[in-house]
Amino acid sequence: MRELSDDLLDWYDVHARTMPWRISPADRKAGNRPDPYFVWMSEIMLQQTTVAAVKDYFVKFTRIWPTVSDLAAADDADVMAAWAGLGYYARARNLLKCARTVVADHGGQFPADHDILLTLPGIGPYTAAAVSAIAFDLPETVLDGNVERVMARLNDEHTPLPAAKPILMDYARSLTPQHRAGDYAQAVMDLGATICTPRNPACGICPWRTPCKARIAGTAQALPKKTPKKKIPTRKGIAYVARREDGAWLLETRPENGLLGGMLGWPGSEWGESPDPDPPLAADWTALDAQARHTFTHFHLHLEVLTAQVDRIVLPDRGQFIAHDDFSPSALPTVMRKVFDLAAATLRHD
DNA sequence: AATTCGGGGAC
DNA sequence: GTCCCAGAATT
Repeated sequence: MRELSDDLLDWYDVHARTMPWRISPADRKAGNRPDPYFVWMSEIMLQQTTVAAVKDYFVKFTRIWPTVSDLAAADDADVMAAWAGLGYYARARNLLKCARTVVADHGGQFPADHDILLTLPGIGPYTAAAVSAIAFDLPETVLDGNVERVMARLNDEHTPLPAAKPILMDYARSLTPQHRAGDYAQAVMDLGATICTPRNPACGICPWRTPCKARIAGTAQALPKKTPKKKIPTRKGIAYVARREDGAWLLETRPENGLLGGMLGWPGSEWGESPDPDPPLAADWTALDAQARHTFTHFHLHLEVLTAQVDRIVLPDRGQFIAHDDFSPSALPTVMRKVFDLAAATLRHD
């Protein structure tokens, strides 16, 4: 009997997109499978992140660290610097933890079993299923934002997220085939990314247009329903950019946990309603005209930028001076790079 | 069950 | 500006 999954796999055979970590359906039929390390790396990077944003980072990481053993042996600071700009920096910390666990506890080989994958740092229900299916062709069911949307529409399910998750998971599981599980998982996600899009879905060319209950009901555009999100507050802060006579910059590595954890940044005040000044050293601080503005997931930030030129003698209360030649702004998270761009113009060191 | 984690592209 | 993205960890 022909299943819905077969219609989608036929569509995927023709329309599968090319990605650096992906094995084409034709190559997969020829017996090739992707490197589980590459699959895992891509899935971690793709968490809440678009394919376009991930591509260059994936190529860079797999070039610098071609195997999980190479990554496990890397310096933490090098990995954090390479991840800078991609966001959700806990992923980079867990990436290293996971690589080291795979080397230490699993002989340098990624486990294929969903439940064992779930025990690894940074791997949750989605990523465990994705690695198990895509790397090892085991019939696990992936449920990401794409699959949630496709399942909600296919079944005209109006229960709002996140309460609908178990319901949508049941729908998705009932459709998962026993064969070509890896291709199928990627096919549903490709469908959500290219046809069954959040707005203006291309129902006319959808391989599932006939069975789709939301298309019949005319509700596709409005699904999936979501519980409304509250608007986010604005916080203020002060960033201090000090430059020494020899060109060195005063930076600090942020605490492991919390926002921008483990990343390099400028010393600063607390971020809140009316932050108190908290300079990292005594100096003649000059305020820039412009503020650095940045929006995180759950608040806006307005950063006042103070700069200072300091002499070679001074010892900072916080942070450490990094020589000009050892510092690259590309190692900064985006908000800190915005501060750098504002401050650098006034702190030229010739 | 809610909140905390980034950043950018599409609209 | 809003919404969303191949979510996980924490509270």
